[in-house]
Amino acid sequence: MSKNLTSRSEDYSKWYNELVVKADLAENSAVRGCMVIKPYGYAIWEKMQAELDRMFKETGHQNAYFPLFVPKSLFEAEEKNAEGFAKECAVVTHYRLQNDPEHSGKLRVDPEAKLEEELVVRPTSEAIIWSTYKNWIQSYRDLPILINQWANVVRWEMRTRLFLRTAEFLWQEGHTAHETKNEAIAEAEQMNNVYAEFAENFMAIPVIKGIKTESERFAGAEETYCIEALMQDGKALQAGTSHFLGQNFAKAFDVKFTNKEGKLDYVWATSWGVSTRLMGALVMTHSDDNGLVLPPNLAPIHVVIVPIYKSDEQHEEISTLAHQLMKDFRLDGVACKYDNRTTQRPGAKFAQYELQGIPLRIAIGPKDLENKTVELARRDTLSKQTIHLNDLTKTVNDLLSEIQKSLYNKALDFRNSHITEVNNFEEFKTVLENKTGFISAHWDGTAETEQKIKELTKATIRCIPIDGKKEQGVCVFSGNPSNGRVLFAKAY
RNA sequence: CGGGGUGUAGCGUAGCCCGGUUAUCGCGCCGCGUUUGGGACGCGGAGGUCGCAGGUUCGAAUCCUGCCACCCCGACCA
Repeated sequence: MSKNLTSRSEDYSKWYNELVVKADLAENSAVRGCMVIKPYGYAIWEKMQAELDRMFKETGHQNAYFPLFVPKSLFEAEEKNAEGFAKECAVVTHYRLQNDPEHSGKLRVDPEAKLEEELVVRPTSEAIIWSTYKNWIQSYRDLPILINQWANVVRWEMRTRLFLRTAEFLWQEGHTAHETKNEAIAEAEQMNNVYAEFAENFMAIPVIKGIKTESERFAGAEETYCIEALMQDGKALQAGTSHFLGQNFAKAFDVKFTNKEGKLDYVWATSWGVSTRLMGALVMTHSDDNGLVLPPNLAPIHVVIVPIYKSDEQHEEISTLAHQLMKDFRLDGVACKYDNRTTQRPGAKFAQYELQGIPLRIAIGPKDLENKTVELARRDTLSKQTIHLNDLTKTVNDLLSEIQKSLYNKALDFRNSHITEVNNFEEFKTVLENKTGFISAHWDGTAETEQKIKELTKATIRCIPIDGKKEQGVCVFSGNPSNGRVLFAKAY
């Protein structure tokens, strides 16, 4: 992939234009930090939703929906959470517009329609959900509550970045309530594993499972689990998080239950989420200079058929064959499209589907009709082969699995070759600047050291890997003792 | 909010420093025809408050002032 893809937003556009456009709905509109997701982009999001939803349900969760607006008094209840998000909240203060007496044809906010209490547009839903759970929970028999919500949230970021940090984004947020600490921790870990499995098996993005340091932790959490991915430009991207919230929210919202011993206790909580940011991860992990490359598991269309003809008779004959092939593919669950437009020539169609990242392309021309073959092209390797019609459906099925695996392995090789162990700070800086990627280094466990390294290098601790080996050493910065390596990187 | 940069057709741009016909070019768009195994070609055509508002001038895309928007870098963040 071209480095440009991730270095300058102008260069994103070539790829992203197929998926989204930046919102420019009105002059002077703060909606600029948002994105319009186009149908093709949304189709990919829907595939992701469907798979995640299936995984959530398999782990016992149900979907529900909670309000967009959070009364300020509720929002401020959990102090750390409120503090963490306070700087980026959109706030509703009025509920009515009226004709502007001074500018005919214009509207103004009706000063009489001021809300008694401001409403915060949710940047995350812990507050509103926990104030609801309070009424749902009295006994250990009411637990656990395992709920997920598909929603939009708003975070008024100082600077937005298409996909990775938009003012409004779509996500899912799970919010669970448990009887015991261990059960809640197990839930948080389980969901982090679900995310990892989804990223790797479905999106073909290898991730490192880890926990966040205290300073990178979610506001209001006791522990934040995460999956970290590496983009092709060597920068890390947090792809999903799962939080063990302890009893912080239960205490803030007074959610108590009678336990099996008949004693009152606060419930234990988790929350976890992934967002449309994952689509950014997808683009930045697999795309090349010809455009998107979609893993088959995520592609809205697996195979596109492009006819090549000189006469109407040929065109008709190819169309008949194409329709037959589509029937065959559909029986195998292969999503296909026949591009029968007469307004575009084949070359233009080839380029378009490469830009869209459709995994396989079939071209059928007069020579193929004669030989009972088709030309089959792979998006990921850009290689082409001629296949006899008899072997086609099998070859397509095999190739789709092969492409899924191959994309993952390619990303995995890249990621693994960009984890560098370093043992002194000079090496740390050199690797960070030249080789980029993750740096595996000893850290003394203090926030001060973490902060200093961040100031000096812009690298942050992405996570303490869960399966990292215990190893005695000395901190790469302070020289103080350390009992394990952590992963540093520059991150989005 | 600080530091830098940019605003000219749907997109990308030339022109600006040094004011002067009808604002340049490419892509895209529309029509007709020929084409179709990797982004077709020919001919014809449509499309512009030169970011906005003021000022200087006989004359402003060009000079001056103010404002607005966007982009990049930083703080903040999924």
